[in-house]
Amino acid sequence: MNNDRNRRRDIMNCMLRLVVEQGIQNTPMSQLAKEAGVAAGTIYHHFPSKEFLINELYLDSKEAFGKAIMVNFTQDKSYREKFEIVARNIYDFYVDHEINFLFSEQISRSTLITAENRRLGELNYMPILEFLELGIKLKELRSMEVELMAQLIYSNISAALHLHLSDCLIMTEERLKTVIASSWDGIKYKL
Amino acid sequence: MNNDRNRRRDIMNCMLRLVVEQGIQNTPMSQLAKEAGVAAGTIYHHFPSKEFLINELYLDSKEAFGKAIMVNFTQDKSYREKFEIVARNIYDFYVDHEINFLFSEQISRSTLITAENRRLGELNYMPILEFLELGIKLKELRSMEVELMAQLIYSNISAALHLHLSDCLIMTEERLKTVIASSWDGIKYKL
Amino acid sequence: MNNDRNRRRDIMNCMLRLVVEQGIQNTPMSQLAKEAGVAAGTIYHHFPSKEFLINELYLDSKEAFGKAIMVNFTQDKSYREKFEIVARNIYDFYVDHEINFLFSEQISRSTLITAENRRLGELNYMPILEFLELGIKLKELRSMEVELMAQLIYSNISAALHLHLSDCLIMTEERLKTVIASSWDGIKYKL
Amino acid sequence: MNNDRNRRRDIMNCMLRLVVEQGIQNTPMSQLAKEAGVAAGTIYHHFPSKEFLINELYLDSKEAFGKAIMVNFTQDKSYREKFEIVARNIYDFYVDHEINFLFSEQISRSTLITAENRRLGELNYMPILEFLELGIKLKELRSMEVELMAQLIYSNISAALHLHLSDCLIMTEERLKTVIASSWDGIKYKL
DNA sequence: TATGAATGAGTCTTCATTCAT
DNA sequence: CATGAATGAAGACTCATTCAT
Repeated sequence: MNNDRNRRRDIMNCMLRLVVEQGIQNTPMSQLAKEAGVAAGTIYHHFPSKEFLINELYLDSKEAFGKAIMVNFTQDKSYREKFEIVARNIYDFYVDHEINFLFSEQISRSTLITAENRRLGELNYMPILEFLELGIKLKELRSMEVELMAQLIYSNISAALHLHLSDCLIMTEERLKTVIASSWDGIKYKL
Repeated sequence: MNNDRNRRRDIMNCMLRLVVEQGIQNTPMSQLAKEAGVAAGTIYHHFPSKEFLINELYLDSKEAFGKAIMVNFTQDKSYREKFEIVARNIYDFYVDHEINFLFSEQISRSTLITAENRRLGELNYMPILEFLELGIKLKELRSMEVELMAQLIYSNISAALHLHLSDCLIMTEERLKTVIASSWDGIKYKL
Repeated sequence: MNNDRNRRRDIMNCMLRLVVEQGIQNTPMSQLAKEAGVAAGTIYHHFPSKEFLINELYLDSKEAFGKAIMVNFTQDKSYREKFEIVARNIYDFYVDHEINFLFSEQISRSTLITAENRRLGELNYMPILEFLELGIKLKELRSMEVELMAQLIYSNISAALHLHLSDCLIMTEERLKTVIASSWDGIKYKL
Repeated sequence: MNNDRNRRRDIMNCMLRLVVEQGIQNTPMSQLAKEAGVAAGTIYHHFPSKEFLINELYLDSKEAFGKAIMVNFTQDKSYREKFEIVARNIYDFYVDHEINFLFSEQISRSTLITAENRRLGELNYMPILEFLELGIKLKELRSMEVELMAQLIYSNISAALHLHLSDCLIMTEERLKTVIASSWDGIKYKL
């Protein structure tokens, strides 16, 4: 039923918001029920447990990330330009979906996500890893484990995002350019 | 009483370990009492609440970090060399104090730490910020907000630390050098 | 509708099995619905409540017992022989309908069965009670309240059945003969 | 602390009564707390779970049974007389401790009791089993598995107890004598 | 009649904190 | 100061039953 999927989505969206605002442990299912406008039991009609619900949120978030990451990716660009596109995709996606970013940060080292789901979620990173491998092969990037390299890139963008979200500093186009350039300089091939 | 301070320290050390092993929410005060070998009430003689205890742990951890960061820092080195020393200090401190690293990661975005304590904790970063400001002034580093730059550096080292702690990849001296070099290349002054 | 009675029977049979396997309290109506292949609401078209359904099962089980008890009962036998036939009928019925036996044991002291239904169910014991009364009158059996005597006989057969169902002891023909003989010796008329 | 054991006992006694009156599943821990005059958490200070509490009740009940069973057992009696003493001990114990009897009946086939505890509980039957083995060896009792024989004896006494507890029939001394005689006749050695 | 999503009171259990000793 | 039994509010989850479709 169409209504069914909507109800499920409503619950997920509401939980996502609450988890980001309050943390998983500070979000009781009773509150979720109230704010989603359903009975407590209804949640359990759609998700067998709180843990399962969080896992669904995780998979959802990774999938959305994966879809957003490689857009605007055309071959008629230099590797450096493509790198910038990917980096901006990541940044833009999370700026547009702050809630996903904050959720990801919170869930990233959580033991609540099952090993299997974590594996599934990380499949969405594949296109990036392949792009980096290609870069190394083309001698555009320095030789390094692509997982480590991906971490370095992500952590730089993440740092920018945190500053964007905090009120300390406005992330102007210029600053973003600096961060991306800094990231590129950190991994590019040196003669 | 000397015994008194020891008791306090024992409780803190035990809590630090438990929090890292299990998470804050999965560490009941009753377990802390048992593993620290004291009665539940005793903990409350030393700390008015669980939250306060966590805040003490936070301040402690930041202070230790601050103390470790600028050791081996002699003036008879180039700026680049000093940068490497600082980066290695951070890395080494957390390798030697994994528990502090994991605690920091867990607590970093937690709402349990009061705004005031967070401010106090971050004072320990001052020497680094000043070192970076100097670098910009000396045209060793590119012009950038030092808070952002510090984030970039820390996030790179953190990425290395996570790989070190995970079993995926062994953090050889070479890989660490690569990370530090990558970090330096990302922020150094370009003509 | 014929289909209707079948549906009702399917639900009852399924519930009987589940109750014996898991206990009444551990058998949710939702599980019954799933395993019987009907919707939850459908069950409530046939039975106003779980309690009512259990009561129907009880009456059913007692009726089946009553029908089985006096088969093969021909007058051209001695009283002792007829006693053995009845005892074997009880034993055989429950060996063939283990599920009924286990259900009876579980339900026997339950407060779920209404007083009225319990009375109705026990009407099925009448033929046995009459047979025992006849035995006393004929000086084949010692003088005793027939309800007490029926309990003694049943409890002996029940003991045999439990041993048969457990894996401790195989109920050979010989052991069964011993139990029936023991039961008879316990109630037969003494000079 | 003395108070401690009392509190524990109070909770156990209260639970025993409630379980017998209402059944295990119909006795919520919240009701136990209220009727025992303690907070819900207090119960869990003494027993890790409802299941554990029930297991304790079981062990307690079996132990009390075991202690009561062989009293007044002097060697200057015939085997038949000793048999009567044991049978009366069982009957008297349960008449004096109706609550234990009803609890035993309810718990006897329950899956809540752990295998280990069931084994421990049944150790209390040992003196009876040994007494029966002796009887067989002395050719006082017919040859039969002692476990089966014990079941037969117990089930007869149990039948008497149920009639005693029900309002159908008053268990006079004469009727009890009949039951015991009936039981004896059922197992005694036949030439 | 059949369906099955929705309900919400009720269940067991946890745990930060208190306080009499 | 130390103890640890006691508290009770709050949490995750269950399930008999209803009712709109």
